[in-house]
Amino acid sequence: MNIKFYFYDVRHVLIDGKSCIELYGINKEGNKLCIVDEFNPYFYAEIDNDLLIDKISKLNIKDGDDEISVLSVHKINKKILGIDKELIKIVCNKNSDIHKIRNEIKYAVLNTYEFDIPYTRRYLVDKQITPLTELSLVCDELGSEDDLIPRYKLNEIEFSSNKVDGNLVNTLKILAIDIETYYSDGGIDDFTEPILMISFYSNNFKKVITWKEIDGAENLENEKIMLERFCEIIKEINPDFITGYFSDSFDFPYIKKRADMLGVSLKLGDGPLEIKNDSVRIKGIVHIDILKFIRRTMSSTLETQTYSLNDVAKEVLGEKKLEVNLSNLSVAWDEDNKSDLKRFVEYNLKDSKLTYELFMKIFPNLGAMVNLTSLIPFDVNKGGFSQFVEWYIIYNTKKYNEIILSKPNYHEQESRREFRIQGAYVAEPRPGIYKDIIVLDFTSLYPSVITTHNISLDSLRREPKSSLNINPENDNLWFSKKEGYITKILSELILMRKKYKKELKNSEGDLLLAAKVGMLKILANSFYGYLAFYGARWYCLECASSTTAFCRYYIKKVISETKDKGFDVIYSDTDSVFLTLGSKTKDSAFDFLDETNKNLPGIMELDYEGYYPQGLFVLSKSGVGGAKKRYSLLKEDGTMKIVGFELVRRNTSPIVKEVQKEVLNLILKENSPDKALKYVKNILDKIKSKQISNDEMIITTKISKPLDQYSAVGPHVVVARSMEAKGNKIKPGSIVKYIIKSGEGIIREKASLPEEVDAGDYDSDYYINNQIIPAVEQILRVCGYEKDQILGKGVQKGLGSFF
DNA sequence: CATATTCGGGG
DNA sequence: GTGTACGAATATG
Repeated sequence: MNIKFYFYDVRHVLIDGKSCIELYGINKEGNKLCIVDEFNPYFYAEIDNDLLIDKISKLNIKDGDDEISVLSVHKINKKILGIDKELIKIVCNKNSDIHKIRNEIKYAVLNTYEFDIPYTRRYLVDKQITPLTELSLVCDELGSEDDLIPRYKLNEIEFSSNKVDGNLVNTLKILAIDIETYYSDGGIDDFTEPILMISFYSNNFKKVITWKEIDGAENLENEKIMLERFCEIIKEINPDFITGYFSDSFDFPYIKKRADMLGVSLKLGDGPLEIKNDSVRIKGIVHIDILKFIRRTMSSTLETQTYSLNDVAKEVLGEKKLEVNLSNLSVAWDEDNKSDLKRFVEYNLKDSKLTYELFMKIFPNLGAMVNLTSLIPFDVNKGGFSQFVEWYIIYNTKKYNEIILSKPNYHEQESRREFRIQGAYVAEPRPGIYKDIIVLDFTSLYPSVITTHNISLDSLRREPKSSLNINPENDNLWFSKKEGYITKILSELILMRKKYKKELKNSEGDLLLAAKVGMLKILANSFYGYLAFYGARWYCLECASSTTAFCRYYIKKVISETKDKGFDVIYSDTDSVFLTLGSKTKDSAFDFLDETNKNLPGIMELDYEGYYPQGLFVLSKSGVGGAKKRYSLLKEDGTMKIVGFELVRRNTSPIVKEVQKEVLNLILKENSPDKALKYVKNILDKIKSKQISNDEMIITTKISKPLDQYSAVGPHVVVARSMEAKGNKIKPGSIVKYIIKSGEGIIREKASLPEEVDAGDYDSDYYINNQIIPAVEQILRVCGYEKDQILGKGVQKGLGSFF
């Protein structure tokens, strides 16, 4: 029979002692299927004696009660970084045989290759198939092991598309979930308090289950029955994807822990929940922790400073969480406050809704990365950029008959870690306010440099001989004319992006194509970092250091040329220069751009980034010279671009969070840094005169290990110990609250329990200098206000009032 | 100065 | 059947 099939998960399974592949996915009608395929694992060896072929093929290794033998051995031609190699291919029964056989022959052969490729990925690379794309399969029906997912045996792949289907997301069943838990002062990290409600959100299914009578929710007898109902609902919906926000580290591990405590057997997909290194996998269902993907892969395209669901949803969807005071949930639960609980039910459902919509929004990006790397969605969600680059390269080895290089072992990685390379050139700005700023930058500087100068492991030469592609800072390093493997792959990638970009112009609404263009850019930009990544298979530190050397050379060249033309260069960072026009016109800048581009080699290109009526560069912390990577620009539309400040983290007092929020609001929304300064000064006065209540001063910190294991005693440890002395139970995950009391000594000596501090008896200086100032200093500095001014000590310079 | 610890996300 | 997070900030020593 013929099946049009879209798979989204691949697994290894042993059938009659042989490794086989399971592909999970849906057919055209959206029904979930499992396709089983036979696929023999293998690896390669290099030998200098043909007699070994016969010897290896007759190998028989005792492995406990088992005997491991080799299925077949034959000669094969491969390339290692462009150089032809005759190897033998050793085919095994089980994937786990590979390393046992390799260990057995390691010393008899010259070298071994591709013994460290995970089985399921090996299959996709060999077959050159990609998840989420259409496959046309010839199959036979197999007796289904259970009624949830019918199984078929694969006979032939008739056709495979190489494009992720954009409409697929409408056929797939996507389910978002979210839990709310009881919260006590013991914290939520040990997952021991009960789960109070669970919400589900899918396009045609919206529900909250709980174990109290609450309007708008399904009421179940107790938590245990609620968890059983949770499994039942998931079985009924039988989703293809389950998504949650931080669900790898919170929702699912929490559900698992409670299920274990209550004796519920948690069966969701086609097997038990697998929790491994901070990720949760479900057989037959793809679990995507959407936070992970957004934080890892999408962060460069987002402005948000925090990755809370609320902030991310606000930016990506323009929608916020329901406003509730979560610390009241447990109270409302205990007191059975129906109206409050109803609100929490709505809150719970809204979280799932936002998660669902975020998933739909980023699915094209996830799909694009799946398409480019051929990694399953689960791995794309988990992986970082070096993984993406590496699997992109690996997927392309087949085309060139290239050997996949081996991963460095632990010791090799350790020794690689010791090296650091010189990075980009960052100029020190002269502090001050500038008018009429033009910013020029190189388009995709790193990828352009790598391809233009043929930077690759196999083109690298280490002797002072050539006049070609010489590292501008070390003439012992140069790159040959013959295109290197890495360069070839990257050039193709850049060409592909250009092609898609063109196509995109004719099909504006193609979200997947747009995502692909975006992901290709990210991927291209990651090649440089990959070359320097200690875990990389195609690692080349000299390639990476030559790349940055070329980059420094080019940007410095632009700086000196613009200076020659009479522009004033005020700042430069990595790939961009900031010029002031002075008496020159914008057109003269464009002329410079044209002239420069005529002379740049290869695909190198300088671009016009933008015009800013005004910009401010501030003094560095040391007070000598300008601060790098910290400035603010006034855009033509009147809004401000502030670069180089970070938000404070949460283990600060409420007053700090409040002040920082208001300062940003005054600067970014009201464009009024001077109001922000006044506001901060006012708060400082209030702290000094003890007008701020103690509650606002409470610092919250989490205990992360048993108290007796602390060698360094911080304020939170001191407080935790005194809490314990009073009979409180302190364990890892416990939340400690304290106030820094006024008085003498180091901080931990002044850390006290909130109830032991009289009103106003907090250390004003500590809160001003260690809490408020660090939180707002960076932001205000970038707007031209120095610390002394905030404290009211210095002269009122008022640079910020220029904006 | 180096070293130890915590944070993020989640309730 | 991969394993690896990580990079910055803050306080103590």
